[in-house]
Amino acid sequence: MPKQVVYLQGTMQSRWWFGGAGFSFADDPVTETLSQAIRGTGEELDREPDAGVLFGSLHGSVVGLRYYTGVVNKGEMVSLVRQPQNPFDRNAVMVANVYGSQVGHIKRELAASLANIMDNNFARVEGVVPFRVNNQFTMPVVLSFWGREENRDAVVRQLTSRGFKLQTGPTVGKSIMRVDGSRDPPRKTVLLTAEELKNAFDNLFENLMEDKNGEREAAEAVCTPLLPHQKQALSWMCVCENNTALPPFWEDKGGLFYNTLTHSSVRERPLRVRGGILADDMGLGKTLTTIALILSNFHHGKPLCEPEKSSPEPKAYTTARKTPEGKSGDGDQAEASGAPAGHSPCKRASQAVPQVLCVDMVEEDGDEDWVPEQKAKGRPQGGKSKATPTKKAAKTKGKAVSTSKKGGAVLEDLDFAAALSGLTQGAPQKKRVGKGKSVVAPVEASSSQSTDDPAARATLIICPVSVLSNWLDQLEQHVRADVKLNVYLYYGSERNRDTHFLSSQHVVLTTYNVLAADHSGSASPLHAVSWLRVVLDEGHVIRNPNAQQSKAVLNLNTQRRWILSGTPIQNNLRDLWMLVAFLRLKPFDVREWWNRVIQRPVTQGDKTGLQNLQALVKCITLRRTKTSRVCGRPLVSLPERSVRIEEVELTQKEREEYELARTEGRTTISRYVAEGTVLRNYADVLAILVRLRQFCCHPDLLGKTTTYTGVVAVTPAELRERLIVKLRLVLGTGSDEECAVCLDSVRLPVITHCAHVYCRPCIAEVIRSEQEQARCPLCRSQIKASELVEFPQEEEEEESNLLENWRSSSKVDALMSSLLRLRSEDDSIRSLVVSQFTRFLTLLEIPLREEGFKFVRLDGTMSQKRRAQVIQEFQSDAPGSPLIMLLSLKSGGVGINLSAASRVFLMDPAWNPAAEDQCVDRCHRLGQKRDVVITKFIVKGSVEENMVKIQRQKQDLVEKAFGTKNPSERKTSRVDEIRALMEL
DNA sequence: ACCGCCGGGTGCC
DNA sequence: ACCGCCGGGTGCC
Repeated sequence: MPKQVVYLQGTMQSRWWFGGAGFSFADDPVTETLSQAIRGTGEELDREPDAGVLFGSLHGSVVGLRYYTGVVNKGEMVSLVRQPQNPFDRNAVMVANVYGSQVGHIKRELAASLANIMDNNFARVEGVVPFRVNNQFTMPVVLSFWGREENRDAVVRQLTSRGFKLQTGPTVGKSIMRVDGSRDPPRKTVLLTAEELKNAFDNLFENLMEDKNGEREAAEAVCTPLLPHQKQALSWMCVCENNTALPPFWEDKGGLFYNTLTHSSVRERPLRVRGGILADDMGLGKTLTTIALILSNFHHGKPLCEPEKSSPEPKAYTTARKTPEGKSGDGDQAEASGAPAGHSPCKRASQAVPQVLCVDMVEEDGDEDWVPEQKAKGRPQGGKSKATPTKKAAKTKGKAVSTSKKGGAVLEDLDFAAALSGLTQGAPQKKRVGKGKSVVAPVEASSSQSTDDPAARATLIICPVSVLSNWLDQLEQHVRADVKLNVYLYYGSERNRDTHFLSSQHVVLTTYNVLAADHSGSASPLHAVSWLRVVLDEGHVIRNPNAQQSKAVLNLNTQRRWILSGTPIQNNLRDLWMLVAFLRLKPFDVREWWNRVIQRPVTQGDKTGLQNLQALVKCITLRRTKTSRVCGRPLVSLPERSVRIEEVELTQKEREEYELARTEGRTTISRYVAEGTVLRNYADVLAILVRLRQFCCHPDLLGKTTTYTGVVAVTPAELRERLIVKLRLVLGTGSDEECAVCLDSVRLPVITHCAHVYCRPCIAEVIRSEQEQARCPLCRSQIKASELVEFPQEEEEEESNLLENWRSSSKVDALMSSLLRLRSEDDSIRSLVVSQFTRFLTLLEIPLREEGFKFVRLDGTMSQKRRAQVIQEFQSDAPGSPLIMLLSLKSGGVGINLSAASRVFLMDPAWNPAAEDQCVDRCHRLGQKRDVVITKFIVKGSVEENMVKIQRQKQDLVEKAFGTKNPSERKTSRVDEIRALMEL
């Protein structure tokens, strides 16, 4: 009978589309965006797949084992998958092992109950096989039920109605029956406090710098000398690529490989893809290190494209270009260590039309112009696996390949060797399994390990558009001119889609967008190439598993995989899953195992879970920060950086207006406090706070429509008006509001009547699929398509009105006098002027122009192309280039380099100090020659002062959106913060 | 004999 | 499955 393989991931994901941050490390007390704030109120936790409570567990049985090949060890986790289409029973619940192979079904009567629970999403049901019974037909399974407290009753009722009794107790399901029927002593789960958890998580990526494998020099082809920490990284990366150590939590049990967390076994060595996460802080040279890796660690640790000293004769290149100096090559051969004509042509061609850096179409004797040694060696594959060039590195998920050599002897010493079903040869399973009880391993024959394709030689680098040019520049800058490195920029409509051509490159550079676009069509060229290595630059951008680009990246065919990212986790432990999946770290590339083994335990404060997470991260990640030290010395020495706070006094008139707004806000909020409805009216509260913060910057920032008071809206028109005001507040701060459905920045924003902001297409899809029952993903209020409010086409006159009736403010004056003083002292110093309010930046343009400052502006609304232009203009040292950049706090994301600036003016305090740091880091980085001075403007006696106070307290006060803290406590402290802010 | 009992056939959902 | 269940054969002890 053909085995039915059901891939688990898809089924699970559909239930998990909720955004939200179950394990949010967002950092601010009164979070700076609406949806974050409301997400943080605790309600969302229960809808999280990784949160929820354990209702209890139940012993059941798995039947029909003999029809399937999936095998299970004692103690192994299994997954339960609904099969509504099953022709024999629409309630069918299939049981699969860690590898996705079907083991059997849940017995009919129990399945009826489970189907009801699962289909209604009352609980997630997880299975563990506690022990094995010596028979071919059934095995026991302990089912545990996890869900929201409010669904507990429904689950218990459903089970009871069919005569099943849910057992509860702290260690239910944790103690595991031995084969002989005795029980392991129940393992006590050690819970961590929220604080311990927070610290542990903060440090997750820290201290991942111990000298993992010494240092390694780059190949000669790299002309930039590596700094010590870069040599260390290179060494570590080479080791990751070359060694065949088991992934974490796997043990070699004499020929079988056993996973200590899921208790599953495979016969074939589970190799993780060679690679990992290089998570160094920005500015430490991840790009250079990666270039060094590409050139230094080709097949068998040999360098790629050495300067061709040994190459006997120059070849004729079909598209040889002129060298930058204009020589055609013939002349400088001798001196340039025998570099043949055209060996440096690609350099520099990049600047103008970065279409093709260096096209080398020479296909004959391909290997030869790579590493000569390659040929002599033949094609051994590290001795571990046979090279089967014809066999693609296809994953045959869950396919049971029977290779029962030397099984018995080995198995004797495994205590889980009780046999269950034979892995008999061939597909059509023999009906009866011999009386002789051919004891076969409870092992899954693993997916056939992809054997290395020796023909794979190209490295594919995928990056955001904004850093494309950076890669081209750096490749040019760091690779010796006499080394002929073929780099192809796979970008633009004219890109060469020929797979042979792509395969024959040394490096192919493309963007996530191009990759995703190709992937969505048929026959994506990039997916047809067998790559040696794929590098994801700013790899955290694939954190959303539903995004097209993420899917496209997962489907690439490659031997080695790298993620470069300064911020591998942004808010949430969930961000890490995609990275782990990309690295194919078995078995966590399947979401269920990640959730069960890592995410849920960690989120719920289980110490063992955290230790496992730490071990896992440690073995795939290298991270150093700018403050890390190697042998007692800092990695890089940057100029000093100092922060000073400049207090701003409001004028008499401003003060009066401010106090008016503040009193009004206080009245409203104190009413909410008294009623205990602060959190229910959170959007209002935030709106009041944002208005006060805006007022501190400039009284006109509020705009005329933001003057409503928190009176309950009566008419639909009023409601609409209020919603638009809120929407404007959310979007107008310039912060990058995240849509809880797609987890990306909001596109085409709409606001629901419950005041949550989503992308229109995202929320429309929710409403379409849930119809009448549609509820807001964030607060579960009823939502209707007709009640979505769009951002009205901005009344342009208001904007121009604002500018025409220009007036200054105390804070604007403070800035301007600083800038003027600075210019008079030293007119070569460049400054960043940073605000969270893009409208404030607009206001600032006026006095800047008046005083004759040349400035540029960078904010979230600009296209990538425009951004790149602006950055280049600002960074340029050409005469007449701008002295000032107006920058919105969160724009541009990480990675942009503004090292031309050495002064930073932070116009308004951010809730999130990390956002400020990140912003400052854009100029305080490698390449910065001057000391960096940061000025924070704080209006005296205002909400801003209180924000700073709370920020400081917050540095060490923890709790917040941590799964461990109980929601009511969290709500209390949140309310306290608001009271502190408003001095109530 | 409209039962009980025996023993063979059979077996997930 | 060394079970349960079904249905045919059988029938005092």
